[in-house]
Amino acid sequence: MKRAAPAPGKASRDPGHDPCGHRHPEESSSVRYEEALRTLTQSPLRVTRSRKAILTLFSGKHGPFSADEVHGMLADTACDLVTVYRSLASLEKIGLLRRCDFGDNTHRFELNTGEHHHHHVVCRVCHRAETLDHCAADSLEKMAASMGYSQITHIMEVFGVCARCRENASDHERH
Amino acid sequence: MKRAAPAPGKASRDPGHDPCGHRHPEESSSVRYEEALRTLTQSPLRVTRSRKAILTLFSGKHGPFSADEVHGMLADTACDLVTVYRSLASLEKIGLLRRCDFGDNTHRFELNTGEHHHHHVVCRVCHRAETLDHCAADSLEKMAASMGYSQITHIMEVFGVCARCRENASDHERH
DNA sequence: ATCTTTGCAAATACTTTGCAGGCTA
DNA sequence: TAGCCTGCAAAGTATTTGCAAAGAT
Repeated sequence: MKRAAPAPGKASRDPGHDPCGHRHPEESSSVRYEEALRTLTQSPLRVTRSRKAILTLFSGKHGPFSADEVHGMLADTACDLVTVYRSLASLEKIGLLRRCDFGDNTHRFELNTGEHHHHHVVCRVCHRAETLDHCAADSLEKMAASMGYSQITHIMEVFGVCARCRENASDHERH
Repeated sequence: MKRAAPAPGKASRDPGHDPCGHRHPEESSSVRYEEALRTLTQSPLRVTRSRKAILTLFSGKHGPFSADEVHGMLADTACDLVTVYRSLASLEKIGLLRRCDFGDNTHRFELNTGEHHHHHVVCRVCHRAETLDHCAADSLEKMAASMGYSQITHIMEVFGVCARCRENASDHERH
């Protein structure tokens, strides 16, 4: 999102808007938070201010967000970037967050609500992500299970060039 | 593969062995290479010594391999690590290599033979990878296409704990 | 009281970039 | 020859680690 990327992600992102266009009804935001908090409480991890802040953020915005983006969206006094990294890692470990990979060497996370397992299409040009409301990995997970694996998870991302960027590109050629 | 990883990866890898256990018949190695070379020749890219060396490597070993691993396996005089990075990127761009993502912020690549599109299960503990001879992303790619995306690709990796590592872990607990 | 978590600073690891010279088409 | 490629050195950027102080149960 910063190296060879033509369109920087963070800068181009409206923080008040879900990056992947996923609809997040206002009324369920707190429900999601309560549920997440319950999971955290029941885990061996401690319920700290930073973790609560991070869970609140993820309950309200769909993501996926990188550590840096999370840190930027939290109140200035919330916590250190290092703590964000550590929190994301530990919250992923207890299954509260799910990691996404947009191929730019940056870990991104979103709330791992059981209700709604999905993936994204990421535009290779503008790096915007949209939700794909479906997951097709069941068969692969079963295959892995039959090979003796346990605690199975997966990541899956689809990449392409979105209509808007394709049009922009052909505009440029017309010059 | 080096950061929070309990088992180092590169060091633990036998370079003479395909990391994901994929069978690579001796006789087709050169066939794969010839085919790749043809693609490279027909591309706008130039046929250079480094690129040939890298394609030879990928034709003989299944991978996936990181830039660093590739560099380590090439003859000492073959080329600079920077060149490996650049070659992997350009060979991916013309579709000769395919990127895999094992979740450790390291790009890995394998030969993108049309014959055999597949994915991997990666053990979260020992980081060994095995092939899953199947791909379930067609439906998602179609969905992305219907949303206006073009030049669609995807990545997909399954993670778990392999039987061996699970046993080792329970051995430790028994202490 | 104990064990976890945090902040800060510093270190790592992977990847990219600039530039001059070498090589391919 | 013209333009792509490469090597080397140096920079970035994301992420991790060490350690002492602060916090959670």
